[in-house]
Amino acid sequence: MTNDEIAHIFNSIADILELKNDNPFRIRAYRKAALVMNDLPDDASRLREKGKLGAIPGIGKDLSAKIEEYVQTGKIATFEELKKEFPEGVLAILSIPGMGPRTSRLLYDTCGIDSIEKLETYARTGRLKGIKGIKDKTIVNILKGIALKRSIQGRFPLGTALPLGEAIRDELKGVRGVGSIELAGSIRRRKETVADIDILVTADELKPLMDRFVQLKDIERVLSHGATRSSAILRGTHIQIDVRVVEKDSFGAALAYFTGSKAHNIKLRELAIKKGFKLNEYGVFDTNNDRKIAGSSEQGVYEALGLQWVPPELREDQGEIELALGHGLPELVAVGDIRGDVHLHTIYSDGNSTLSQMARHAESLGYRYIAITDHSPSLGIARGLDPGKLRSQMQEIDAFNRRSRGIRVLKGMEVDILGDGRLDMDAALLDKLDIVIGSIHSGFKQSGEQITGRLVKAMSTGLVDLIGHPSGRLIGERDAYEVDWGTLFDAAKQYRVAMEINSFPLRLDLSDVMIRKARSRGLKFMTTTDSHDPKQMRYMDYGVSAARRGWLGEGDVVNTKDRKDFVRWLKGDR
DNA sequence: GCCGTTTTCGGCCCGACTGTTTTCAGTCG
Repeated sequence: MTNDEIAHIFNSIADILELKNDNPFRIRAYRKAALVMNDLPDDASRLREKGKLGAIPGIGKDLSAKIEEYVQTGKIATFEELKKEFPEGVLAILSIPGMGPRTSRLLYDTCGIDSIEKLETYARTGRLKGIKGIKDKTIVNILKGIALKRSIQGRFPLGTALPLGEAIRDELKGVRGVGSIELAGSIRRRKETVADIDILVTADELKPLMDRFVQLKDIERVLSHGATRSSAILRGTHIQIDVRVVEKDSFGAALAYFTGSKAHNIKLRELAIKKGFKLNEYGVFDTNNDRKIAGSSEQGVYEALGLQWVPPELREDQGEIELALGHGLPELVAVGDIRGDVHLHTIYSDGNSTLSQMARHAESLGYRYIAITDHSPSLGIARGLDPGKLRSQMQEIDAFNRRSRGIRVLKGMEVDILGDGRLDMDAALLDKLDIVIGSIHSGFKQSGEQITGRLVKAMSTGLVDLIGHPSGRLIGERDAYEVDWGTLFDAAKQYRVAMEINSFPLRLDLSDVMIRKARSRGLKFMTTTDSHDPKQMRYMDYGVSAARRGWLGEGDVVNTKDRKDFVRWLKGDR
């Protein structure tokens, strides 16, 4: 993706400018622009064609020219020049926790340290001693930082971090004097990957809580241990976890503050200043007399600023504050709105439970219907169903429904979209099913044109109701295949095919950003779990979170309909 | 470098923790 490359360059420019001790606001502008680029649903080259580069907030005249330059030439001259000023290794040193621009620059200037390896050697052999401001403790911390960087590479999937955070939160709940306790940060915003876990607490006594936290058996190493804030690294995953204690009457302000995002917070504070207030993690204060106006509840903080309370999933400075000012935020879909899980596997293919086990579990979760959608034959590894097995499964479903007084089971298939765009099952048989999910499971390396062609051809048959995991990505493991999303979404609109929001934590496919893009074209969605086991059905939370991050309401998600209307939709009333 | 319903110039978010200081700078979130 060009956008990622540009974001990376902008961040590198910011790094170099920091080393040069350049104007901090200029540096911030580059950092902000990098964030904006990462969240853009459209490729920069496409935006450039449409002449829309200048319209992106945070990207002004200068930076849009640099983006343009990159799209045309593959390079940004300013960056090429700046790169000459410092060896690449100095930038790598900046990425070590605890190593900022000041120290990195100092060591480069005084000792010529220009790589992490060299830094490590100097630290180990005592050659850093005697440099102004560097004593034994600093040297130990530099070595710790290097080790930490090597152990924690990158971000963690929400599906990994959320359960860990919930477990720690629940352990701390029991500590003497603990009042409110909440997960904050990007976990609360349900971002698909998170860098760390933030926990916010109110407590009558500080010491027992912090002491308990740093002694938890899951803690591998303590990074800091203060009265109101402590940080540690979790065993196994090496994910960082921060615990902060605040006063009861500041809990709401602190929760807002630590939930972020950074861009959302900055906008809130700017709004506060315009109103003659000051906003920090302790509350909203009147600048004239320092009187506290709000702080105990998050709701109160937003109200004091003249805003509607903003659901955490929307807090990315993507227009939510402007809408909250006019109390015009959309009503988001909630997990309780979902009436049926319509992408499930059984022992007929690669699932490990029977259809009645899946149905009974779905019933216990409160669903009104499910769809059994096992694989088609070409997916040999998943023991895909041939026509004969599909027919016998259909009979078993009829039998189940005759017996069942509660939940209804719909007949379906997750049919492979083959390399040439044909569907991997007889059309006549697919036509008898209630729901057909068309998915790509092979030929990931085809060109964007080919993949897009396959998907469009599959939709044009009129047999497919839903495109399964439309991008094919596995978070942190496999990139999305190349797709021309504009063409795909236009075709989906034309053939009235819905997009899946696959809740499997490693997939989350479509992603929040693409959901927003698809929604803007008027597409419909289904949130599903793709469960191969009853236990996996609880993943629906993740898909609904992605839907909320994509600004979807109940009306955008087809499987919020009751059974009759859902089936009516499937039969063509769309 | 961006941005503007008081501004096209002059602003630009705020505090905790650590380590080195002896009143503060650097880093982080």
